[in-house]
Amino acid sequence: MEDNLVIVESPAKAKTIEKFLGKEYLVKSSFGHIRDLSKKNFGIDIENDYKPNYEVSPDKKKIVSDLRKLSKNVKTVWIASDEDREGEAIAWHLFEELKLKKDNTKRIVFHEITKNAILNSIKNSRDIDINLVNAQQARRILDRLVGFELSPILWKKIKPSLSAGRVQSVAVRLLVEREREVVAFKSESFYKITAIFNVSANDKIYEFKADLQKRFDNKEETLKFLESCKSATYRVDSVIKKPTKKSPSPPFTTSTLQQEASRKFGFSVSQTMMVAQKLYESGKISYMRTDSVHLSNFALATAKDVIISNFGDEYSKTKNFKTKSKSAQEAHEAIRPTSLNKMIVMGSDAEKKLYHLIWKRTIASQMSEAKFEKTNVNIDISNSNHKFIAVGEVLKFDGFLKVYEVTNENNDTTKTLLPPLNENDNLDVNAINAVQRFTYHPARYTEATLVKKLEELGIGRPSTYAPIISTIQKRGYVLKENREGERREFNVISLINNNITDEIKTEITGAEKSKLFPTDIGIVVNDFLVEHFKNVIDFNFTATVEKDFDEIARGKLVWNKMIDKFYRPFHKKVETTLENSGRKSGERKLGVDPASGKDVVVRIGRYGPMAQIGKSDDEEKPRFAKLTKEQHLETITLKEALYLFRLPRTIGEYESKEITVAIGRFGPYVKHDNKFFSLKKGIDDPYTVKLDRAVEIIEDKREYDRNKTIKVFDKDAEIKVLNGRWGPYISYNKKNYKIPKDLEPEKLSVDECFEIIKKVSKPKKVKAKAKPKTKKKK
DNA sequence: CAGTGAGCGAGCTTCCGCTTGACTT
Repeated sequence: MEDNLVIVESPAKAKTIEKFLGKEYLVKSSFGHIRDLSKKNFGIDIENDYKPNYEVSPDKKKIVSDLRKLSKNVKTVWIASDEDREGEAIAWHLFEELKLKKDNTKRIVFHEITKNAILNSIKNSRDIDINLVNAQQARRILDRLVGFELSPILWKKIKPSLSAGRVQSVAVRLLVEREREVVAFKSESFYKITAIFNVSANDKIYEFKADLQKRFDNKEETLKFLESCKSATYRVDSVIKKPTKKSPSPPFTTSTLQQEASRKFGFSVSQTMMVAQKLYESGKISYMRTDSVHLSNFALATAKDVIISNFGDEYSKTKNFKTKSKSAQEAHEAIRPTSLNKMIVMGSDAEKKLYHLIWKRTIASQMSEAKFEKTNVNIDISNSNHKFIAVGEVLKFDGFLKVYEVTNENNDTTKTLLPPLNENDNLDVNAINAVQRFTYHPARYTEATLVKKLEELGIGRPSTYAPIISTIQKRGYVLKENREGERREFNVISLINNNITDEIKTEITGAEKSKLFPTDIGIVVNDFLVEHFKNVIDFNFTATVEKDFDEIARGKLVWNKMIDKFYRPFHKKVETTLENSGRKSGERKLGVDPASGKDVVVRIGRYGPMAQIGKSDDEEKPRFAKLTKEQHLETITLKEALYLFRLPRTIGEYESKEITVAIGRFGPYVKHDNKFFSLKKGIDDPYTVKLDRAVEIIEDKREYDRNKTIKVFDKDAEIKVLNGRWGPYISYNKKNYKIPKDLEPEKLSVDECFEIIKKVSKPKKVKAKAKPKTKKKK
């Protein structure tokens, strides 16, 4: 029997710590929070000073009862949850729920999983910090009040099942506002002038490029300038050399890891987290949900060894970074390999890639700066006040760049090696090119850049970045999409051999890959919230309440007073909004339908954005059509909307039955003899598809169904042997049963099928009893 | 899996932050 029980948050952490502590310590995990506010009545007694009503979460019941039993049999319980607000609350919930005693319960904290750090923490145990716990309770209760009061307003005023919250609603707002900037952006063109010069030195001729300082707004000015260049001479006015340096970035936090994995590998935020979780569970990296850039002394020392032995003394520069972000709670280390001398690990491709990236970033952070020599050359034009400027950059010492390439975001300027140039050198011009360029709208967010922005605003935590991105997509506020670019013409004017040429070229512009686009619902919900709850949707709301939470943590502010101060005016606003505000559907009148003379409007309907001809109180029923994925309430035109009403369309007859085409809940389809056949995505267009193609689709589906059916029985039509994605199975009363591998599906009899159904369904029922709460599906 | 958008009404949806399993019809 062990004397000591240590409780940490993560099972992987428990395993590691157990090794350090030896036999008299039993180390267990709480798997995060063990209880939460009840869902009934908000889980908050608002009349009674906001007294919270906590319930053990269903999936934590067993963990809690196991821990309770273990805690009864040991001398001392050490609660080692993280040293931050949430961790302190977990400690307190454990203390309460396990019914621990004050005299044999000790609270310990450590920031790094090293033997020294843990032994040290045991020597320096303390009590649970109730002020910090109260700060967490205030955070939790505020989020519940905001989320559970705002969401129902949306159900009533816009659409059921929608949601709003302190974090997600701001994320959506960022996307909506950015999208509006993009749509409103008016691109302007200008001419960028680049000269290619020749200079002779050491009996050789060198070629180099220089950009004109001035950009011309229009073609006339550009032509005028090029014309003047015909008679111009060029002379080096000044050569200025100066040393520059580039420093390595700090080691990874959750958000910077997500950004780099997105940029370098195209990983989604959740993909990065899943791979990192695998690496963490197999002990290859430190904890992956962290906002800290701190490295343990152990890590610093190993990094130094690795760098010196692989690259030499001059590459090592040991330093510990300080976390800039104000919201950081510093409970963990930065994300780093557990063994820095392992450059690569075994595992899936994604695991190998991500690990190596983490290794490189950690090692690079402990390496010296890269040194450059930068050269600026000003070139005079004999008959003009404008100047050409050539910029050269020579790497003098690679430093950290030896392991970590920095992806350059604006490779606009051509930084290269320049030939030897001296003041007053005369230059021959080879060519001068004027290329028409266009100003570009602000970039749409990717998952990773949205996380970066949220982190800057102090909104969300490392453990929630991935779930936030998934929530706003699940609610239908946001779509992650690719957009094809458009062809655009641009003008290139060149001066070569004193001869001006003028040509038009084309390029693809505006293509987007994996960008976040707000949907119509997202826009309507956002506008509603901004109109009525500006303070909660404010980008600084979180920062403001965080200040209060800090005051509570320092014992300077009473938590339920703080909540009350927020809640009173907030709740009043909720009530007046419920009472006074009308339904919001984003309705927009586009014009009049020439055929019927009735109004054409677009709005959000029960099933999403739609167009409508006529009103519901008209004698004739209004006509409805669903907007396509590419169409938006704010931008759709009357012509585009009318086009939608060309469906449903009758395109002919087959087997003496009508064939019609329309768009339904699951996309475009062909209907024949009361059966539905989906059109092929990206191939068939419901507005143009012809009869022979429709027949082909129908025949294809029939062929597919024939192959799907292996066997049917006369005895019982309900029972079928079918071929599915995972091999042959039996379908009976709309339920499916797998056929054991050793049986031949073609030879099964009805009785044998029932045999299988009995066998396969039995163990499931046993499981169902052990787990009485199965998920309800609509 | 399937085309809806009128209306009634019951019953449900929802927050943020901490952690990992489930289980492949």
